[in-house]
Amino acid sequence: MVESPKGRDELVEVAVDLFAKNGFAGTSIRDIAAAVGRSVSNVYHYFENKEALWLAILEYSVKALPEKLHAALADKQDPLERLTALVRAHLEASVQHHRESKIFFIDEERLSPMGKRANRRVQKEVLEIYVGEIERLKAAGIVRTDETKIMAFNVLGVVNWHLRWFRPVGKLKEEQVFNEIIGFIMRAVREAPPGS
Amino acid sequence: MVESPKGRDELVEVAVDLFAKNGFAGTSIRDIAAAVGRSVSNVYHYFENKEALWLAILEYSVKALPEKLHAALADKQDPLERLTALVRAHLEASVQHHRESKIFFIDEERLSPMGKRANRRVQKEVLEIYVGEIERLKAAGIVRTDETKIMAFNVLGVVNWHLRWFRPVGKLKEEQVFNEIIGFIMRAVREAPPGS
DNA sequence: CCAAGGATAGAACGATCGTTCGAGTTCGCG
DNA sequence: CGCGAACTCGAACGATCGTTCTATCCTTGG
Repeated sequence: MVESPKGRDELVEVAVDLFAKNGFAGTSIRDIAAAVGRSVSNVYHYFENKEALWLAILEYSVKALPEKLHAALADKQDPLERLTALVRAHLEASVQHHRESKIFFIDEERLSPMGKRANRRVQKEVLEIYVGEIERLKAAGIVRTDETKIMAFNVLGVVNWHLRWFRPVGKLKEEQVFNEIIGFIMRAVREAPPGS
Repeated sequence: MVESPKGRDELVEVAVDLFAKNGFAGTSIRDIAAAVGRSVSNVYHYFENKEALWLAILEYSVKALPEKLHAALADKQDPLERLTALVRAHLEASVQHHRESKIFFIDEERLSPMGKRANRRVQKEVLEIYVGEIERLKAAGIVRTDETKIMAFNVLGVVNWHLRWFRPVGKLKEEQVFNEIIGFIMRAVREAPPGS
């Protein structure tokens, strides 16, 4: 179904794989060139340097995440429904672009200031979407904490952590896993019932 | 308060810093040697190779985590109290050994099979502690899910994710942050109240 | 059919990597 | 004091790193 890409795109495609597997410092230009069966200089024909390739990946796939999340919210009104849809869209995007998502949340201190900034910008954007939704829930009286940002971090922790353990090939059906995660989050955001 | 360590210990101490900041592939033996103001060969006097140094760090600090968690559980009976104590101990240990904890959950595929195994073993041990507690809660009728492992992953996600954003120097008091996180988790593990 | 420019390759650069070696220095203990 | 062990160092090895250069090939428009 995926038509095999050529030229520049094929490089990005393969680089995503290797960066996700070995990190930025752990992946050499030669690794990437060898994986596409082309020469080292060919990589430099398309990208100014190693970091430009990293940024191209961010451009290519990861930056689409905030848009997907916004799209999932577009037609929902009820705050609880909105958060559910947000988390579900986030989980689906993470599984669909598993390798890219892993890159997105790698903490690469070896990037240039520009590379770091690009990474942080995407992360911050996603965080703000979650904070916005939690504040909606608070306005609706469902969430009671004053620390909406901490709660957003906690939700993001659950969502992102599943990149570390979830494998689509496992015996559990994806849908069931998603429902467990969503249920966990939706219980957590509500204030504890008074009678307990 | 920390007496400055000598010889081998000083190397471990500094290596923890650099590995946590730059990852395994991103930290060179020369970096470490320079940071302690000694020679490269001196590092090799104490450690067979780079990975032995990594394993020494695991030995030195991270492997103590499961013991700390067990200790926090030792004198508690009530399942809810137990999970609260477990999470709190985990958070405290993570903050206290912030750099080591970051290393612990770095996904370093560049390690040898032996190094990977050591990392995974610690992670698995911690996971099993959480699964055990969640199954206690299930036996007590508080948790209702059948997927106790998924729930354990979710809890670990929240706990570990705070390494990514929490800074002890922030304006929020550590105690307050901990309480927010613990509250989040304790709400999430209970089944939703029937009337909602 | 030929010129131009994109695509590709191979060789080489200086830097840095993990690691080894041999030789000094210091230290503890008889 | 003497001697072996522990410690420390600088130099060097081969491998690999990111990057550059030059030269071909292939395609394509006039």
